[in-house]
Amino acid sequence: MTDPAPTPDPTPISARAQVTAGPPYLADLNPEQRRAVETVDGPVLVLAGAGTGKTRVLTTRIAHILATRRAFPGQILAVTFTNKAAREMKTRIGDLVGGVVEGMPWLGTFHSIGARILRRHAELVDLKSTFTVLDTDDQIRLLKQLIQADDIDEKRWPARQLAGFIDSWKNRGWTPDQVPKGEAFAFANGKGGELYDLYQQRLKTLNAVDFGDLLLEGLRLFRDNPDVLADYQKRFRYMLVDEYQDTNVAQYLWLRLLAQGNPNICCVGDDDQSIYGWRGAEVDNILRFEQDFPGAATIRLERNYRSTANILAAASHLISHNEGRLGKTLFTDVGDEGAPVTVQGVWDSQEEARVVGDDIESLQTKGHALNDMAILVRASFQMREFEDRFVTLGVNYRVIGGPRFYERAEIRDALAYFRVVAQPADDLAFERIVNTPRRGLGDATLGIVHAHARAERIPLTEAAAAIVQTEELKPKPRKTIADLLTMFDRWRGQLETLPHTELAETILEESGYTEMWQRDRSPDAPGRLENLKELIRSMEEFENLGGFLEHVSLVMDTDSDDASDRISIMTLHSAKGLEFDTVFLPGWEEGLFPHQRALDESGRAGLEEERRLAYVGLTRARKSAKITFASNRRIHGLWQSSIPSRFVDELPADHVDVIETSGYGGLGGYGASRFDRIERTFDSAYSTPGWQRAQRRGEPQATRRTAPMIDGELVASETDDSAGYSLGERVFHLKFGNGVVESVDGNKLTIQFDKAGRKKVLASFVERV
DNA sequence: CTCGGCAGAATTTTT
DNA sequence: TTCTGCCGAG
Repeated sequence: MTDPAPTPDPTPISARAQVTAGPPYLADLNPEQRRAVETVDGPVLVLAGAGTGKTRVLTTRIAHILATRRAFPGQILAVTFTNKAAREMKTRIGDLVGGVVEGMPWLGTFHSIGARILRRHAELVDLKSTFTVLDTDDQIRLLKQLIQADDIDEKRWPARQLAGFIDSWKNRGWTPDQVPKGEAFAFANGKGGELYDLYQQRLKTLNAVDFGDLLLEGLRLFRDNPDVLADYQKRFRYMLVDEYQDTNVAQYLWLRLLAQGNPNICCVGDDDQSIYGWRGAEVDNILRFEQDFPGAATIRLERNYRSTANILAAASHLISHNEGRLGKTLFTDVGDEGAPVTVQGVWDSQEEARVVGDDIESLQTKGHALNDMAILVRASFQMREFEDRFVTLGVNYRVIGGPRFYERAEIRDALAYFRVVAQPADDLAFERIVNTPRRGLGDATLGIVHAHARAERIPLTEAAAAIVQTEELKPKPRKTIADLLTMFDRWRGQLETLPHTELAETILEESGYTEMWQRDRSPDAPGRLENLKELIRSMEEFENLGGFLEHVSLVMDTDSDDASDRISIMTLHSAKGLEFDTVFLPGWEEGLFPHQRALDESGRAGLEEERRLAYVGLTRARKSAKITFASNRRIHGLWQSSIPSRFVDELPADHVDVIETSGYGGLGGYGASRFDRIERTFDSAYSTPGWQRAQRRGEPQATRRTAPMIDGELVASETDDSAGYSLGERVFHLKFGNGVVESVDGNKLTIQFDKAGRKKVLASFVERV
């Protein structure tokens, strides 16, 4: 970047020193961070490794733009992926600038900013500005209707799958007419494309959009209305994008259109932390940045402020097994290299939970807070075992992720009532509550209303209103519907007169919804009533019902401000962006992590994404990371034996400790007793394609592998593990019983068990009969 | 219209 | 194994 021609500086030397030192908010930045903040003009890509102060750079950069008066708050576009990230940025900018940032109206998630723009120009994309944002559930229900109407076998072609296709098309920026033939054919023998088109039409009549539309329709808006686009291009003098590696094609196109106005776009991301490929994220966006934005400056942030040297070394070495990276190497100056990453093999998932539980208790007695620890699992089914164990031990825990507040049935019902009041054309909401609580309005009655609505192309509420004027319905349902409509009319009339929280309460009371749960004798009914109260309480911070509904559809996260000391349990995906002193990483087994499905469906790309997930997991740890793997795990109710994850092999031996577990009765297992690392003699032979192929095929002549290896070195070696077993030999396994050895591959045996079928097990877990 | 039984699936998740 | 969603009977 070239500086403007220097002008003579009249400031006295003494003061100039301060000028070079810069404003106070720049003072604590390291040189790279500072460059990332100060390179404000032109495209900039900041490759920010885990724990290198990414958010800090982003927020300071905004503060810098404001402080140097390059732009007003309203001229900066700053997009994030999650509401949490947006919120954090807001508060941190506030801290930097001092006081509240009055209006950074364009700091938010892609979706909320997309919605904001769409509402302003709704009529240009055939919508009214009151449009509803449908969530996945509504989306699927709508698609189901379309599939049924088209006489397609729902069993073979589930709505859920179509929703997936449509989502991915939207992620790629395709409107119905842009979907390639081959793609459209993937669903229901070619019906996919039509259904997408039909779906979009239905959305328009419902005055609704789905999440994908918030961007795709925005894209269409910009393309079809150059004046509107030009307006925003002019408005946004500086653009900042967080987590750029997670952007999909639609988001990329959207950004690129806006950036055509001026090139002051700064994208921050880390290709090594791209873990959302399965939902449309394109790592390519970040890899291609320099081509996309000519003259881009690339700045690497590699100085890590979070983790110990051991943890960084383990993570870096692991991720170096990926190809096609932009390449970063994290380092730290902190002298103390900390404890090595530990790897421990256990018998089964229960023992895994036990071992982790014991660790936690001993850390606790040493004064560590539970809040500083987390368990990061690959799949949520793994959580249960830990929860069970913690309940028995009396360890407080919290599960992060999982079913969210706004996804609960009672909340969705209540919201559906509000939606019908605020937006009469919202058929999906109407259908949801028309017979909740039970009013005796079933398919028969609804069918008639539906038919009329379809024939006249009007919303259900309108159709219902017309029908009650006729003799078409039997007296009873006719009166019920009439009464319901009267109630809705009354509530709509109160929109202006009653405060929205009171109106909400009134609606739930008068509709009989609250009563329905009061009468319910099931154990969770009181909790549901409590949730409804909470819902009303949370409405208070909004100005009106519309504002609240927008919040609910776009800001589906509820931050529980729970201050108590608890260990967190969550998936690796939801751990991104967080950090803990101690991180437990259970379930590092082939098939689970890397997940078999990722390998089957996405091959090498899938494996690399899994590896990045492992990298994300490790880099969450500040002081200590503890990996475990189990030899047996129950999946879908069946016991499966498993072998350690290849990621264990990919850790650098020098920074890892293998922990021995005593006590599976003489069955030498992983980590049992043998700590000695055998001198590496085969060196990189284990990572060659040939070896890997051999491993896959189980070729017997492949280098015999007798114990888990870390980075090609044998650890915990039970050198004799497989030595004695030969084909056809009868063996006994604690969990699977008796069986016959079918093949031998290093320490892995394939055994045909008499009862349990064919399994791959470790030689150390079987005995000769 | 409602309830019970059975088949089939069961990563990752934000908005 | 456990949950969900669909279909048939009452």
